[in-house]
Amino acid sequence: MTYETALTALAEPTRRALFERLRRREHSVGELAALARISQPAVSQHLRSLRRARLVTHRQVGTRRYYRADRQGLDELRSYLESMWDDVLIAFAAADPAPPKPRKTK
Amino acid sequence: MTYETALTALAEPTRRALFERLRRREHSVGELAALARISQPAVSQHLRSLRRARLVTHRQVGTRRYYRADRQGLDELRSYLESMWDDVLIAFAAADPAPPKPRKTK
DNA sequence: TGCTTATATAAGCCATGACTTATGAAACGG
DNA sequence: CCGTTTCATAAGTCATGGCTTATATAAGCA
Repeated sequence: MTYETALTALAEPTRRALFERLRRREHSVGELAALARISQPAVSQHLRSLRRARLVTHRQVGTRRYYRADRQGLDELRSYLESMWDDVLIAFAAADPAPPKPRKTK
Repeated sequence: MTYETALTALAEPTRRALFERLRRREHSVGELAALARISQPAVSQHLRSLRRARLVTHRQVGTRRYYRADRQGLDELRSYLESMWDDVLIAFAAADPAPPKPRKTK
């Protein structure tokens, strides 16, 4: 059920940009806020959303919190898409041989 | 670049429900509108969004339009997530051996 | 203990987008 | 042709959510 949260989290462009920045290495909130063009609170709000989706985790060092990408949310999203993909393939295989015929208006 | 459109298209619950219904077999707009609890125009608007994201295609039979899932948009989204996944794994492998140390406040 | 730094939360504003009803456009049937 | 069916588009309403500024929390340092 987390894949829904992950989908909506990654759909937002600014939030996706944050996540893409975290996918390689961890960043503190301040670093992220400095790079993005939005305020620090806005960044924190996005991070909360990403946290809930299990797309990021953080660890605390002094007053700073270092965020990094988390596999969980990404993996749930991935497996959701896999199942969609499989169904679509099966549907194609089943439908192609015999395309449905026009029907009379009831 | 289409993966962005696909993400925002699938993020919306009603639209995702429509797509999930189409993943197995095709449906006419009327069928979809009858099953969903929203008006037919609302369904058409969602279908337009899914079309732009290459998540569905349609064929016309008389006055009806039968929609089915399309592989393109789904595949673009899938490969986007794959690349994210790969980066995250690499970052984990690189970071785990030597977790960054606390730094003094500048 | 107070001052500073770093981040989170609160409250309010405003644009986006998901819905509605009304209408237009196309194809079929009589 | 003309009415009916099916779908798309238009226009307008309203809620959601992403942003802002202001403030709370909390840790380090003198």
